[in-house]
Amino acid sequence: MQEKDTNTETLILEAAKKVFVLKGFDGARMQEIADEAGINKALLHYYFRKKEKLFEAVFNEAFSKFVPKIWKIQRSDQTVFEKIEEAAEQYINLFKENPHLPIFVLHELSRNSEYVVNLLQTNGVMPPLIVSQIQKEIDEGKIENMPPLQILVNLLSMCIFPFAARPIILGILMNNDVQAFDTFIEQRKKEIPKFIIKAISKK
Amino acid sequence: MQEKDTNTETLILEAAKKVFVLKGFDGARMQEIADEAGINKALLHYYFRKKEKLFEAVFNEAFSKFVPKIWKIQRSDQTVFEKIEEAAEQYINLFKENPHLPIFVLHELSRNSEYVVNLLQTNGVMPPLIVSQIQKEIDEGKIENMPPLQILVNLLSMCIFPFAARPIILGILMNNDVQAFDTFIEQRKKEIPKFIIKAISKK
DNA sequence: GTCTATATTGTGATAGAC
DNA sequence: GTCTATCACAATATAGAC
Repeated sequence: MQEKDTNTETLILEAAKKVFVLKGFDGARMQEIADEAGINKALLHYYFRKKEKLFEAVFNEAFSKFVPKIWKIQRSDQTVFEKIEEAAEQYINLFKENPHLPIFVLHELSRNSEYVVNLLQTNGVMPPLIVSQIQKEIDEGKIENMPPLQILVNLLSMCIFPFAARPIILGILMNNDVQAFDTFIEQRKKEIPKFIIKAISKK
Repeated sequence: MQEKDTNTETLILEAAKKVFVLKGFDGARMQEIADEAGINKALLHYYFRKKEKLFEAVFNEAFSKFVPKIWKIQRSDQTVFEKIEEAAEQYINLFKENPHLPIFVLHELSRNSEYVVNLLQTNGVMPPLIVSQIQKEIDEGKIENMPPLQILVNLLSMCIFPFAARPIILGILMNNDVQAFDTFIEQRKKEIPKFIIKAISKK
């Protein structure tokens, strides 16, 4: 109930985020955003000149919440195994709070791939250090010899995909039992690291 | 160059598929589909009454190409290990030919989740037999004891996600080197089964 | 800053000639 | 079946009062 929380610009951004993330840019309606914010369309254009501008504000925030958090993995004095455990936990927690974020970001990026390059630079996203750390531990004989990038993408895949595919998994595998899905996701916090670590450990 | 290949309805469906898959339902324009097919908008409405009808035709085909193929894994006299190897190869080949299919299907499903249920029934998709087969091999002591569903979702994640996340992977990890991405994907045909089999094998 | 009313454009859909 | 022309409405955007 602070002033900052109820000023109009914040209200609009919150409403826009909700609608854009759910419907995508093309599916979102300015009217719906206005309704969601409890104001009228004209005000949207007063604060943000165009739909594109409003979208960019939302997307940039979503993107900078999504991608960099995924890239910047914790303290660098941890081993690869420890980082994998912590990453899985962190990512799944993030997506539990924002279950529609993955499909939103992925869809909008596929709609405008070149846009990515700008955003990456703006948000200072760079190739993750974990790749070279994995390579180092391979060289030291601590990890099975396999391409580090494959390992990283496997980790990201297993953490993110289930949220993007939620309707299918829920519909086909779980007879629309939402509780079952939540349990399944919670279980993955431990299962994913266990799975990966077993796969990359030396026999 | 057969008659069937150049009749108008087929032309329209091919054009619509191209546009819908790339832009999504909301982003697709009837005008663009008409242009792509080399005809005019009126003809679209002559063959398919509404945009929705045209979309359904396209989506049903995409969905019935996508999901059931993923569910119906090969000959049932194979072991789980063999099936995993064959599945990874088949899925990745499918997505290499239709790289935008995953994000298209996932996005449209998130836009209209309940629609899934109908399609599943129409296309006769059911919980995959592999789940019970995995459980059986666990009971027989051939596979590490872990939830079969987690294994299945891991397989699907690793095969599908890289295509959905192509812009990010390409932009961040590969400096937009398309060749590198293709090599990476090709590599996964062997790496994914190796990874999974190691993870689920008894020590 | 916020509203109502309105302009402007985009887009799905139809009418009707050929 | 295929086209041109046009309608009808939805959606973004702006004007102008308060």
